[in-house]
Amino acid sequence: MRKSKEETARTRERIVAAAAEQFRTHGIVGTGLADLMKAAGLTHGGFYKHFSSKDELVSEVAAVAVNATSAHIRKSAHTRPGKLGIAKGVATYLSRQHRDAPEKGCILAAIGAELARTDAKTRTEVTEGLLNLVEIFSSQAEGMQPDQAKKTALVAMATMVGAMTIARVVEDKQLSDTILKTAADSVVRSFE
Amino acid sequence: MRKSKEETARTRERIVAAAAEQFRTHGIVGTGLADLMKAAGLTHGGFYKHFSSKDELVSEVAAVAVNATSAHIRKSAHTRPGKLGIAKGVATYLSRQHRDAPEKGCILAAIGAELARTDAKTRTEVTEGLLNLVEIFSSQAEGMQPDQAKKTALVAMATMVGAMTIARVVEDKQLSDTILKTAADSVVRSFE
DNA sequence: TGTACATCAGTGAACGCGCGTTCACTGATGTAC
DNA sequence: TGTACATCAGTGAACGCGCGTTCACTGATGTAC
Repeated sequence: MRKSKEETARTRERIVAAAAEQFRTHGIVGTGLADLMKAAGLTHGGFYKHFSSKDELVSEVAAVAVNATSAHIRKSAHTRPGKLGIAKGVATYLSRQHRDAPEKGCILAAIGAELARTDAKTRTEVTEGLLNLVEIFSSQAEGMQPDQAKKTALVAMATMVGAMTIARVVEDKQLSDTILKTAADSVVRSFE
Repeated sequence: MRKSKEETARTRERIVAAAAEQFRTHGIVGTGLADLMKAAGLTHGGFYKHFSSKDELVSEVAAVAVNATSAHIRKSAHTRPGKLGIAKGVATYLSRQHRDAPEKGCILAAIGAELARTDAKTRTEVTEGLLNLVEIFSSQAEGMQPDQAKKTALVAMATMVGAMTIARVVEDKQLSDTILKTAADSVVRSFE
């Protein structure tokens, strides 16, 4: 049952997309290849026609997922100019929707600690995606020295990733909401 | 080979201590009970004489580890009064030593995302430990309204957890150092 | 353009392995008289 | 206080199961003439 080149490429993308969701939902170690392939509409044996190992898939998923988040936040921030855009981007990231749908969200908040245990290639790709996000924020920080804008954006990333991680761990829903809101206010104010 | 009550209690503590290190190093799912028991100097079969399941151990480890970090940061912060103490606590948390020794460090930074997938009991314990840390900082924030101090401390926690997570993922050592330093400066300044 | 053959995406069984958990057994500790 | 028996911490083999990976096979697609 050989498939056409186009269909093969689409299948590969489907596997990556399914993996991106599964990894963010259950973690990398917590996701089995059989379940993952089933989610992509295939049987597990076919996996190795697309990837040489699970690690190779992890690397590709990290790159794709981090870029998807960058694009999503960039799109959100670009709907408004300058600091209003930053506020929009921050609100999008620190929203309850993001908290309650980790499978579609930021990979650093979803499996950051696990990424720290992956190979250099994967971590380099995540680093690039992170710097991309820093660039989005710092470029819209009008009236700030470039160096100061970059530092502020870097801290903003840390606060956002940490706030999202904590908001998902905290059992008390109200406290979780408060963490998101307080962090968002603080991050937006840091650019003023 | 029955053991005395005292020795049994000490063995249990040894298992929890070994698990706390292993979980923070390899993640919860990434840690096998056999390896864990070997690290505690026992064979795997004896595990169930101390815990009814791996989940029960996870719950106990979370409580113990989060309190250990609270105690460590509190000790560090209490060596100096008020805001100087906050600066010391922040520096201790955001140090390279902490980054390079996750097995002894903050459980939120080490396995935060995995904790978000654990049962309510475990997450409640982590929440309490987090509020404990918030209390340490906000109580030393002299000259701040209590409400404002608490908010600032909450954001400080988010920034510290996020900065540590990111610093461990980032491949570039220099960038990693910069993230820690920039975040520390920002957190300390937020209390002024 | 049509035909013959090579390629290879996908299937599903099988591989060895480590997982969490159970169990029969051992022998030192704890308890009852 | 000393003795007999019950308890139970720890051992190591075994359980079923799912893991990542391999492989023989199928049949549609791609390629060469």
